[in-house]
Amino acid sequence: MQKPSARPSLKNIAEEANVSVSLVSKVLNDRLGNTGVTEVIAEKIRTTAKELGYRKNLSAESLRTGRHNAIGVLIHRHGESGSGLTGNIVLGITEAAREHNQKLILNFFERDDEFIEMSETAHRGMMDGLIIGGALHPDLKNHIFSIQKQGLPVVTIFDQPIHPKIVNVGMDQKLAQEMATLHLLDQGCKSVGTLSTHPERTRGYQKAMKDRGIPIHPNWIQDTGALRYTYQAGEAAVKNWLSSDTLPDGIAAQSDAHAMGIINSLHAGGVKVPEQVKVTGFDNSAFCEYVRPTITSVSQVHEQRGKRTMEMVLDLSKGKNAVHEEVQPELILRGSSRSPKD
Amino acid sequence: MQKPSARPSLKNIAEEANVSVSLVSKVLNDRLGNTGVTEVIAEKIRTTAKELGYRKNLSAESLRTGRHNAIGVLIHRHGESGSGLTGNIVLGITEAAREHNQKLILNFFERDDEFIEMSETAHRGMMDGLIIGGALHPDLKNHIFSIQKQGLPVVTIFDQPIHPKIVNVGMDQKLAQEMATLHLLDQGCKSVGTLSTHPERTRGYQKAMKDRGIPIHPNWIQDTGALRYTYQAGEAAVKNWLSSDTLPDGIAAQSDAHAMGIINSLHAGGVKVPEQVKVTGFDNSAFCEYVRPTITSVSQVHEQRGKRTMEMVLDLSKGKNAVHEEVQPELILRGSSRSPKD
DNA sequence: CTGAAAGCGCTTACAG
DNA sequence: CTGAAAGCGCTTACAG
Repeated sequence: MQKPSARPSLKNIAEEANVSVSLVSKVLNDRLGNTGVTEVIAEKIRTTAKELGYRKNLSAESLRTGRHNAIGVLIHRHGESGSGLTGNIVLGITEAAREHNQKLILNFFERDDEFIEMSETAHRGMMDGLIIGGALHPDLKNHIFSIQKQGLPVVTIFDQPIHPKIVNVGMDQKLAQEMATLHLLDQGCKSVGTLSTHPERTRGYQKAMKDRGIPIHPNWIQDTGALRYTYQAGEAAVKNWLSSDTLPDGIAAQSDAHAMGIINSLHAGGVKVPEQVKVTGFDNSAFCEYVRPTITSVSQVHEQRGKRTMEMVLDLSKGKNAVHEEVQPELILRGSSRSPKD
Repeated sequence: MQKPSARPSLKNIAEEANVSVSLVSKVLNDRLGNTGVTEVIAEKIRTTAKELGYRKNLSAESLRTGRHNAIGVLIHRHGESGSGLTGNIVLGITEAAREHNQKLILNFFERDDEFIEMSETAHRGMMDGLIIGGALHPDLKNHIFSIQKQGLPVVTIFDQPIHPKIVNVGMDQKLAQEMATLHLLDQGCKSVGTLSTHPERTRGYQKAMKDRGIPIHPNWIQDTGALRYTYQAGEAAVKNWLSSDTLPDGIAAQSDAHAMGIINSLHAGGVKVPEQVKVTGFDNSAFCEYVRPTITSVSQVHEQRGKRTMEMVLDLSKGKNAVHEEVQPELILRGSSRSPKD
């Protein structure tokens, strides 16, 4: 169907505007060096380009410049349970990719060996840079480092940089949990508990409590053990709290599933949320918005992180510099932590 | 960092193997026409290619062949509320893209005008085909059709084809709801209700009931009105059922938020799920797996649809044929519809 | 059965 | 200030 000839090239513009191909290229790319062009001619070139509906052939540009205008994205999804990490990171990456005219080579993996296999062939010449994120298993560090050593710019999206020389867009987990805890205290809670699963988050909780001068009753911190971030961990914690008569009046959970397990268990036990106990979740999952009460939750701003990561890997691929960054978590306020004054 | 010279080209292989560049190209691409090559030589070429770590320069191939090895993806996310549509479709598309060595040009949109703007420039020469999915607004049909008319292969992911000539990978919504309803009846329910939001789904419910010879009490179908697919629609329906004393013993909801609103409201009213009332959701959202009871739900098999769509658009871009397809929904069985016998 | 040559559309030294 | 020419790496008629 599509006639190849339908697409105008630099040559067509050059003929139409009575100039050379070189000049058209320079004008259209704003690459005139320290000399200038007659504004009249430049304008004429731009106009005819527009008239002809010119769009640069990216393959030709790639071939000539050695750039591919494509960025690889490697996300290890292992253990992701609907936190929306994948979707939201991709959203941000996509936005930046569109702005910068980049194609994407997306790859999601569940198993370490798939990840390793991909990471070893990924750099072989069809992308200008690589974004790596998701679950981080210790084994993967070496692989990631070796890719970068072979000359492909790499930016990671982990909580912490895995290596000083591999640029990372991180998120301060401790600060995130601190924010949630402080919010509960601000809402009038006198005794705040947490479900201990993520060490940094637990530290953030402890810091907030300490800063406000509230001694932590040992029962307030419920270790989730093997239940980790699950709904059942929330149920178990509530059960322990109720049976030991040490139920806090605020709970800064470490996942949204925690929060949901907590809320449902409390309701089942006749305790009202947020009236008697206020709860915050973690991850700002989609369902936080449509359960009742809606769940206040920490957003890891994955979309924003994805966007920054893409921008940084593009900088690196152009020889510019990029340094570690950290994005600020956001607390999304909803019903589960509402106080009468709100 | 990366030395361009580090990457071997056909020329390098040709020199190494003492043959011409043309021959290397033909052998490596299995394009020998009806003539053959000495197997010895072919083998030698393949071996040296491997030794040198040769990988084809895709930009050069693109420039020469006119193919871009890139597929555009345009997803209209309007109204998506965590059904996981975006994420799962992307997962499937990604998988197929990897298998077929395609780059992706991803675009997500929330507003019609963004969608239209993109769809009008999308086809201008950096992709070989376009996948369009997500929310379908009537205005968009013309735009989609005009893209295809301009010569870019298009495959859509909507419930129904929007035009006989635009290949679609559909999903039978009626069948999906029929499956859920039949399942509830099979689990021993005598009176099944639904929340009417999606006309086809409601028809599927009606068909199942009719086929089993169960007359539908008018109250069993609760119109959700403006509440649509929300949690609150589920709450409202339960309220109506309880107050009118017509609560069915099975509810085939039309969204997972419905199901969650229903389950929480029933529990609040002292009705046990699944012991007294069994419930199914729709969309197989991530949270179905980690609330208690877990929620039986219809999967729209988005991942599979995404994969098929990519395969079909690639076929079209190669001049092959492709026809409308429909994928089969799957019912994912979980706790909310469990019967004692399970 | 194998090879020489043209050309896809672009950018970039280089020359004038 | 502007242009002619080379060349990125590949594929494909065409010739032998």
